Amino acid sequence: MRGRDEGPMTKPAPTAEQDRRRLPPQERRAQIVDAAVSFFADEGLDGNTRDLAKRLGVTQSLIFKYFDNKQALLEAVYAHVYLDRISPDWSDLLRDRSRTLRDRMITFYSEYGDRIFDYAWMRIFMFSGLAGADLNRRYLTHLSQTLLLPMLDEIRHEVGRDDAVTPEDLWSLHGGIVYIGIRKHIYKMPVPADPLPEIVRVIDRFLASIGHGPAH
Amino acid sequence: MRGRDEGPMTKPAPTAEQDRRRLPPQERRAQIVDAAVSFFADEGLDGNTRDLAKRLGVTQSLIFKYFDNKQALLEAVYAHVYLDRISPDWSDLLRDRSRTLRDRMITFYSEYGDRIFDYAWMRIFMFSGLAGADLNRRYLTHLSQTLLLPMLDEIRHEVGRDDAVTPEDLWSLHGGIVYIGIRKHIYKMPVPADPLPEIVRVIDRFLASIGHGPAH
DNA sequence: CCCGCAAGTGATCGCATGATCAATAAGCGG
DNA sequence: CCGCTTATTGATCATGCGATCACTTGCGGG
Repeated sequence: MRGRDEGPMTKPAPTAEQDRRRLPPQERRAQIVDAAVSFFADEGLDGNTRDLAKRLGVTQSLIFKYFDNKQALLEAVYAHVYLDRISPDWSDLLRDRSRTLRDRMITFYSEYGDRIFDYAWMRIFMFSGLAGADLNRRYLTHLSQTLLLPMLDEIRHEVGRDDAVTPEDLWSLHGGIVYIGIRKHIYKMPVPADPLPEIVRVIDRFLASIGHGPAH
Repeated sequence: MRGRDEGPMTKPAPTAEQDRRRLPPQERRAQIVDAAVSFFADEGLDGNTRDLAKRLGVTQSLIFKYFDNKQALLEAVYAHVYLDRISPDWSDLLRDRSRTLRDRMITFYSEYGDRIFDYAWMRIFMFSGLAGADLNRRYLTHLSQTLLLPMLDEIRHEVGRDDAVTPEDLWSLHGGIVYIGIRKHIYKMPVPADPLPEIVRVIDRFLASIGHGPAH
């Protein structure tokens, strides 16, 4: 059994680079991880390796040449998906008092939204959360420590009163924004194509409610 | 193999009703569904029927005497879990202009929270959402039509301006509250034991931001 | 041009899981 | 107390899936 086209005298016809049969290991490995991210995002973490192989156009056994077992593949998927999801700049951005608080929060959540309103990310995060992966708790703890709590400090500093806002308040703000992505990618509900206007509205409502309208 | 206790002359020892071997079909069926709800909430929708049977203390084959196949069992689980999750009273409650808007919203979200901040509900809702079940979209559409849009009307009526608040704004409010349950039951993060105070704060912030403080 | 390394394949193993069915025994009516 | 109905069991089948391995073949270096 060969690829396609049984016509005589037809060369392998390398229409493009992607038809190449043999790839350098590093490249193939990356290709498998990429496909696995998209595949497990669709099918869930117990999607089977035969279907994944089918998507890749290779045999199932090849996957196990690059990963000792499925768990190792999943860990590569996690690493690929969780990597660089939180920018190291955001912590400083949020503390940069040369900019208005509103400006900082909008910039942060705008950039954060760009990174997390992503089909594969949202779904794999949710799948691994449901599976009880510790990764999620570590991610959220890190998010809280490096971003939400600094944001809390800045808000309290701006308002001048510490009792005006609590960590839970910031989780609610955060949830209101993240929920846009959940509705879109988990529940497949219609949401605005561009989430930025709603992000701005949520932040403005939040600031207005603690006495800091857009004017500030 | 018998229950426990190999001592001589010990009767079947019906310590309680629950040790009974044979149950009336209706009762056994309900028992299976109950256990399945809790089981699939823990393990995900592809938890296996042998482990479920183990929890029930019956054989795996018995489950298939009550349900033609696993899919039928899952549908019974959905029906049991989705049933009565939205009270028919809430729609009227939200429109009851003899009460303040704040009071109505707090009452609604307090009662709503009581019903959805539930381990099995949250997880099965999320599992079925990820699996692409249409049930979730129907549930959320229903929620929007019967509760969020009426709430929107009431808010607009109260504020006197229609452009002060959009449907998306209400989804963000909703998300901010629901996210408490997601953090607790999906991500297993620490959250306040009683969510009510935070619910009140979220609603008060929302109302304050559109010029309707707690005083109104 | 062709040799040899290793990327890729195909067949297969063992186990888990959904589903089936004949055999068993619990418990009720008489 | 007996016998019948049927709830429940235990054994078994078929299939799907992770994993392994001997082999084949693409392809770069000499």
